[in-house]
Amino acid sequence: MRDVAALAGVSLKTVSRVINAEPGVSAELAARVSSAIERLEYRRNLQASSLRRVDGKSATIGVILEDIANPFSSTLHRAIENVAVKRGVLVLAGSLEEDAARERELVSAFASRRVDGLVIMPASHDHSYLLNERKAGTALVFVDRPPAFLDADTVLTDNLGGARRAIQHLVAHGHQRIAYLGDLQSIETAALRYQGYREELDAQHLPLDLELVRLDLRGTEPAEAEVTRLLALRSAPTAIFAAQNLLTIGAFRALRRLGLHHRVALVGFDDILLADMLDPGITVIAQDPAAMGTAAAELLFLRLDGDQSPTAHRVIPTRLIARGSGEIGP
Amino acid sequence: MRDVAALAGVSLKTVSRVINAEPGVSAELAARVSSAIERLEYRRNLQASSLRRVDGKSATIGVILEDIANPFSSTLHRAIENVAVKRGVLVLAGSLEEDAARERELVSAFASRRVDGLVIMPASHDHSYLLNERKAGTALVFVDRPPAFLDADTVLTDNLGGARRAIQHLVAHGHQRIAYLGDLQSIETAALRYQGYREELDAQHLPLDLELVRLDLRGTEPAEAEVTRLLALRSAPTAIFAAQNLLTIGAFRALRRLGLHHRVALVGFDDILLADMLDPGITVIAQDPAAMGTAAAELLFLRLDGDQSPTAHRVIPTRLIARGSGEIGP
DNA sequence: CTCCGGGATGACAACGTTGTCAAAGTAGCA
DNA sequence: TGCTACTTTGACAACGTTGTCATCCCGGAG
Repeated sequence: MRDVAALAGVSLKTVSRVINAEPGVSAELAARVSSAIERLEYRRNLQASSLRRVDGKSATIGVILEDIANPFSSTLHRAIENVAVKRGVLVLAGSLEEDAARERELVSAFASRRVDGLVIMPASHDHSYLLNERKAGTALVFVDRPPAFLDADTVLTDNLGGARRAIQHLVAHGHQRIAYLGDLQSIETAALRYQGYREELDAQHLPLDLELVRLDLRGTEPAEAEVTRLLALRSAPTAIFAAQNLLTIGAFRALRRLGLHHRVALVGFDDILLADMLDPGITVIAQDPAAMGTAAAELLFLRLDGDQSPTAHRVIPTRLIARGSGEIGP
Repeated sequence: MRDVAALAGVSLKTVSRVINAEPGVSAELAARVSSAIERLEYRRNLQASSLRRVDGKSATIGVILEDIANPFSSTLHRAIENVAVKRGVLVLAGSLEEDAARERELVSAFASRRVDGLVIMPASHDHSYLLNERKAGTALVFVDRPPAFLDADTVLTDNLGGARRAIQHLVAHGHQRIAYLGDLQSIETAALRYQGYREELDAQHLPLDLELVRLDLRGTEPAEAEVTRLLALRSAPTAIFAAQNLLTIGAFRALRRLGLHHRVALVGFDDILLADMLDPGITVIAQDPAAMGTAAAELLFLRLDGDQSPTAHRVIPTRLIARGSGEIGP
């Protein structure tokens, strides 16, 4: 910047004014400064800039996701980026892999870099530690899972309603013995889906048979093994509700291996790429990660723009996509 | 930091020394400072820190990808993050969607934030503008596609070899009329795969029939339409090589719709999730985006550690995964 | 002609941190 | 005891930028 000022024959402050498009600079000087900037390929140092600025904004936000490589997280990430781009804001991202300690590390690392806001898909179960960040002016939005011991803007999928919808659908096709496959109960979303399963069974006056319930499954292989076991039962289920992505794939693998994929119904929670090309196509309760990301980013920027209203809690609806596997009768 | 110094009853510099683990601080003072830091929940301002530091490192790198939501890009992103985490480095990411102007904008935005290094999957065809960044000390690594008019570290897939391997495989299964589906020829990787197709046909003493070649296809739908047309030809192909992810899916859809999925062979470039569960399973030339990301990050950090050796050009091999669709005879 | 108001411009301090260097204190040795 | 060598500590400037305020200049009014 010194060089630019020297080349244009003006003071540092005038260059600063031109860069920030402040009023009160004559057209002639502004032009001279601009051409000097171009000549020297000068690029302002945003770090120094935000250090001195009153608002201290860094035009950067942080996003903490379960795993930036999984389709759900990365679609959400992309939607946030799309909103941020329009404001010239850049996005820092990190994966936490269901690790509460890593969550705190990432928050700390982001805070050191003075991000303006954070979008968090939390793994921990106590977010009171974030109070300081908020006091320091960092905007906070939670996605996919709610915060604990902290009141903050939140964007969630309608897990309970989606799960109920799945069971309704299966019951409507005549099923009475519906198995449930669930992820770790410690994950809020998993617990809610299980709750939806039980509530809807109850609403349909069907008994809850714990023999058909398999919780705390991680990944395709345990799911595949459990489904194999379920179908060997004397009173085997006629339908399966897999409450997570990978569990759906595991269940499908098991059905295929046993040659039962046209006999036993399957509905999954969360959509799967290419699910329509399988035989049968997999019926799912689709989430809308893009809508979640967009909503989260919009809430965040509202706060950054000074919105002081009470915390918002958005629920993004799910959508049932019938492709065949869920429409098999008992 | 002032508050910490006051509470511990020491000077600013001593606090700085403790934070940076510089030697020459008595154990007693260090303990007092540490406890003050804890008490006040102090967090150093990395922006101010890197402003003053001699090396000016921000412990942040930038990653510019085609689309952070697509599986290839996001797997690569994640691999880079994994390497960065170990060094306490955070990752900024942006998508460019095949837009050369956006590429320059992103580079500029990253440069303003003084990232230490950049990993770029380029869309533009002239990277001489990056010379200034390099002169300013920013490390550069290109992934998936090589730079133009600039010499820099590069990590590429063996596109040519992979394409040749696909054709070899089909020829070995008796095919002589092999169609080619390709993405935009302006994309370096697409051009190389097409070159591989032609080279291997030549090596196998098979004629290049341009009627069987469809270039510049974007996405599943054009691919599906073109395959439908190809199979209606009087001398229709007995096998198809789809040189990109979405084109493979489009081709598969067409084959399924025409009921030819067990008659016409298909090999795709780049793996597809759930490809093994389809009927038939899709044979692919798999890339290894995780290995590419890891290699790119390692090269980047080598440069940041001061490595001055000549630019490195890594080629990540592909792997043929036979699942059925590529093993159908003519 | 003098005075006032307002716009353009620049000098200087400040943001939060680290590099430099000097001062103070301690131990060892003649 | 007096000197050196070393360790510990702190005062101060500097990083690149922007906020504050003073100065300068010009035109218009009295």
